[in-house]
Amino acid sequence: MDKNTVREALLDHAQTLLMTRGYNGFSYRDLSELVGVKTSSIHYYFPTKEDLALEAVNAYSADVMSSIYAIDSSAPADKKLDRYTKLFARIIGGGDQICLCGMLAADIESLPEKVRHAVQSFYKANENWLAKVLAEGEAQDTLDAGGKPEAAARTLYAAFQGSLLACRLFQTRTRLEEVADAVRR
Amino acid sequence: MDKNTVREALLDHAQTLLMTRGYNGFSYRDLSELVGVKTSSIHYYFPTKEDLALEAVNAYSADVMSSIYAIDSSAPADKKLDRYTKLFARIIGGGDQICLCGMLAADIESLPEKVRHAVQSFYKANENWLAKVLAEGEAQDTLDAGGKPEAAARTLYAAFQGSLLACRLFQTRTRLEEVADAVRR
DNA sequence: GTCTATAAACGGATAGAC
DNA sequence: GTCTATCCGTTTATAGAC
Repeated sequence: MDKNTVREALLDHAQTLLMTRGYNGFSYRDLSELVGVKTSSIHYYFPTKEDLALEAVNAYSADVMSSIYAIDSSAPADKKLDRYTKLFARIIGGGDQICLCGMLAADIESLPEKVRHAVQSFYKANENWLAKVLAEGEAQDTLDAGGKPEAAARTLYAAFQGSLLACRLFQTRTRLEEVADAVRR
Repeated sequence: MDKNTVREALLDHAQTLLMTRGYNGFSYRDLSELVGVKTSSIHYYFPTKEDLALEAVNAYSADVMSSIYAIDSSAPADKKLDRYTKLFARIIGGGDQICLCGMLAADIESLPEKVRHAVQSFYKANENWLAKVLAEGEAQDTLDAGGKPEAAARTLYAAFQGSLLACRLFQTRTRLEEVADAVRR
């Protein structure tokens, strides 16, 4: 089989496992059974589990951020927030997943500095994007940041991450929409 | 040594380990070294790791909820929220901890139904308390729930939980205060 | 590249002496 | 109650054949 296909399958399933069970909650064996290769083959592509985690978070980050940047920049701010909320809803998947970076933020004490920095970058990128949308929404009188857009964006992003945890815990999706409603004017 | 002292020391350090590393991120060996007993002694008090997790979350929940219910009920709503925020700040400890129930919400796919229910109860209790404070704050014109207090309370609590994750990730405490500021009028 | 085989440490858990 | 000793499956990781 093509080298890149196996590598991408590993990276893809690793992301799912991280989003479902967390860094300490899955093993190379779990991943090997999902992909259909032996654990030694995983080590060929990703020498250590930390390497795998770092590449997984980078792939996830690139994927999610490209979806966010694909949101029509000429749309009204409240519509952009709608689209953003739908992206978050997709993360939940079958109902057993949370954001990979939210999960790694919980597991951060088990992870090397490189992964922490990658997760921090993802947080910053989301918060910066939200800050712009909030500022725009205030100008258009459709969103209510209620203070400095940067601080409001950090709180809003925390609420999105926290709501993913709660959505999975209570097996519902409504809590995610309530977050977006909270800043709607 | 007195039986209850060892049992309580185990329960206490188990809570710290859960808040720092998560359910899959610590072992009986880690706990035994912290408390100064052998792992077999831990099994004497807590036959399985799931038993330990369940008792730890119940002890944590009773402890935190008693602190919340100790908040002066005759104080103005915005002062109650201040006190509540300070309780959350204490959870961070030395800077490497998050809420035990927020952590177990992340680890929920590794845990039995009993633990899920205990975590759900903790969430509900916090959300109910916050809903009352928000309703009161709206009447006193000091807080801005911006809609139904119940929905606003769920979003606010998600923001608190999410902000703990972010506070630890970025090694700061300011993000927690920003959450309370977001609902202040 | 992928496999088999294996190392070496760690995981939760138990039996039985004291 | 706490210990030593041990079981046995799992974990990450490596060596080397194909």
